[in-house]
Amino acid sequence: MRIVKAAEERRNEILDAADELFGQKGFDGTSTNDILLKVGIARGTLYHHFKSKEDMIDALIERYSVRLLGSAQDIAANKSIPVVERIVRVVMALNLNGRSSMEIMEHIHKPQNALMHQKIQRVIINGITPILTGIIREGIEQELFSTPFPYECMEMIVTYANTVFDDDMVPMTDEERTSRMQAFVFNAERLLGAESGSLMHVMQMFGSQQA
Amino acid sequence: MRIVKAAEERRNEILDAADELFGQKGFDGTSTNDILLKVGIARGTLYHHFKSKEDMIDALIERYSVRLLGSAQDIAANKSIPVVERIVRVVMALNLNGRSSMEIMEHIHKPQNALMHQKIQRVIINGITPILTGIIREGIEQELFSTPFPYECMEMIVTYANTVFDDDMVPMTDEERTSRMQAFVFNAERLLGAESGSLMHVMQMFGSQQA
DNA sequence: TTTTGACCGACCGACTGCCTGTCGGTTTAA
DNA sequence: TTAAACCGACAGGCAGTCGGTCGGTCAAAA
Repeated sequence: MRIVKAAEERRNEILDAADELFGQKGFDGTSTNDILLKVGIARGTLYHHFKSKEDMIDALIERYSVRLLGSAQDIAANKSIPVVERIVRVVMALNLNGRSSMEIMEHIHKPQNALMHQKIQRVIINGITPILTGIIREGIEQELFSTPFPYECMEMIVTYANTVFDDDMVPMTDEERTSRMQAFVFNAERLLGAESGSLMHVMQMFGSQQA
Repeated sequence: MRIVKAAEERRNEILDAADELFGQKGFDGTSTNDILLKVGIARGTLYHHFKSKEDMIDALIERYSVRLLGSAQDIAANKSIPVVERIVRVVMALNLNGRSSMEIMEHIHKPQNALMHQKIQRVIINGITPILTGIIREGIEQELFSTPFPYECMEMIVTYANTVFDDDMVPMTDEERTSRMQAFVFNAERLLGAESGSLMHVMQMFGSQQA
């Protein structure tokens, strides 16, 4: 008995299954067979909807980034929230976004997922930096910050945080992590030309989020 | 006619072949068959010397890192060179090191090489940062720099430079690249607490190296 | 209004070719 | 003689292909 569905519905079913399986077993560790069995379709159907396995990964990342950047953008646009607090909220939105993105992130750091990880990193660096830079510019107008290079400045901060705190790039004990947080806030203040201690709220965010 | 060689010699032959092929066709794009044909050995021989394909990548990276960090370390230890110039030289040593590492780097940014790339990134960040931090500490003693967090500071600089300038993480035109260099130097000065303009030499290095 | 049939795209699954890793056996040098 | 370097057939699994099937839709005919 053949079940016919609208292309987009089927596509999403496949992406949902792939999402879960990639998270559990990694990209390389998940075979197209695993996916089509989970969805309950035939090989040909899968390749009717996706050009290749990598095409699926790209579609998946597109879904993530829309959710991720969308919610970040919403918060960034809310000018009623003070600048520093808004930055904190934007960053938080990245890490505990949709229901599943927590789980995704937990598994994305496995070595098998290097390709996927790289692609997500690209989305984050190039997607979040402009959003945060907008807020920074407000902060500059309010004389909270002072830098001739707000974009490059944020790019550096985002890149570093994303590499060192979110990846397994640098192996750290809990203590090392804490001291790195302190250094990070200190360095961010210097980069942004902010008054010393004015970003300490950020510290609390990282602390609570980690639990 | 069977040719028997010392294990280490054979191992290096295999690594040399893998090195070249990975560079040309990427890690995933290179089959073990390609490698053993190039070396002129049988499948069993290859797996006699290496546990798996990933084992080969790890051995390859080990070779790189010994060369890379070794030469960097040598330069860093040479206290007769002024601090700022020594930093420049260490960084240069990374990019135009052995004969082949130029070629390696050219090909390492292909999407197929994500895993290898990630592993190299890890080696660089965790290997170069302590070396450069040593020099920075000298600079602090000489009151060229001033920061309570020299290690984390350099980690940030190294991570950013390696991600944005060496990867294809951020697509850039030549002009964007130049402006990012200026911003980078400016930001590095702020992070290190250096006098404004004191790191401008670094700029020249990046400029000449790019040609 | 109802029926017919052409059409399109969702769907199927056997098949191809390639790939990694294994294993029992063979050769060589010490 | 013995250890280790070497061999190549083989197993199992994988991504992607392809010719063909089936079901929903829509317009024209009854």
